[in-house]
Amino acid sequence: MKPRPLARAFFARPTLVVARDLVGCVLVHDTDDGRTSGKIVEAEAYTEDDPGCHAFRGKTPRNAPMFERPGTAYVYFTYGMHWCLNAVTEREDVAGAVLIRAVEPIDGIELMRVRRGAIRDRDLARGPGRLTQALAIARDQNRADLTRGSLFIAAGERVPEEAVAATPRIGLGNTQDGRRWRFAVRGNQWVSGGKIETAPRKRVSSRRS
DNA sequence: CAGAAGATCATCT
DNA sequence: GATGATCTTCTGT
Repeated sequence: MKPRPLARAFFARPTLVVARDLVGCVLVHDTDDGRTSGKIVEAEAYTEDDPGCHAFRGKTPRNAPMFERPGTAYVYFTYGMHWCLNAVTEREDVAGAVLIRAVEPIDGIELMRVRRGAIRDRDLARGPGRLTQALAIARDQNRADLTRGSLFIAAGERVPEEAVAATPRIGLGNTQDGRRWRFAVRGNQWVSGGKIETAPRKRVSSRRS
């Protein structure tokens, strides 16, 4: 079936909700070389009250796309060699975005292999820097409209709550302490190797011998 | 204008 | 688990 782009209203919601709902959706990029696509299996929310958010200290030339209309792509360069893709959320003039952290390859796996070189298939798009290379997403896609055009996000099957591993920050509920929220498909082999923070195991007995 | 840090990844021990 | 690659962006002077 033909992937159908999400409506702008999907992105015009609270960042945490969008991040949760993006898991299971399909990221598609059409280029002259063909189509590559993958199911989003991991996403991370960045809100303006989060010190780890690029827009925490206001608008700059780099993070300006985060303030634009929801559904905009925010693509930035990091560590001297990697591109990362975000989907802008909230409403215009309110910074918010969801980092796409990993996708499970669907279309164009051969093309991904060419772009990624000699590596295990499992690593084709497992990680924010890897998936942009696999789908050929870079500077040119900054500010792309993800609701239409050659780079878009399509609806997918909703991933059940039990399969989604949220990132319960230690203490619960907000991002004030600098932690981000990550949503991933629990047990999925295509999620990134990045650490997924989990709440500390409840200590039944604090006694140690 | 210098310096540091970075929403990472591949490779090595 | 540790480290180097590589360069943009932001901050402070």
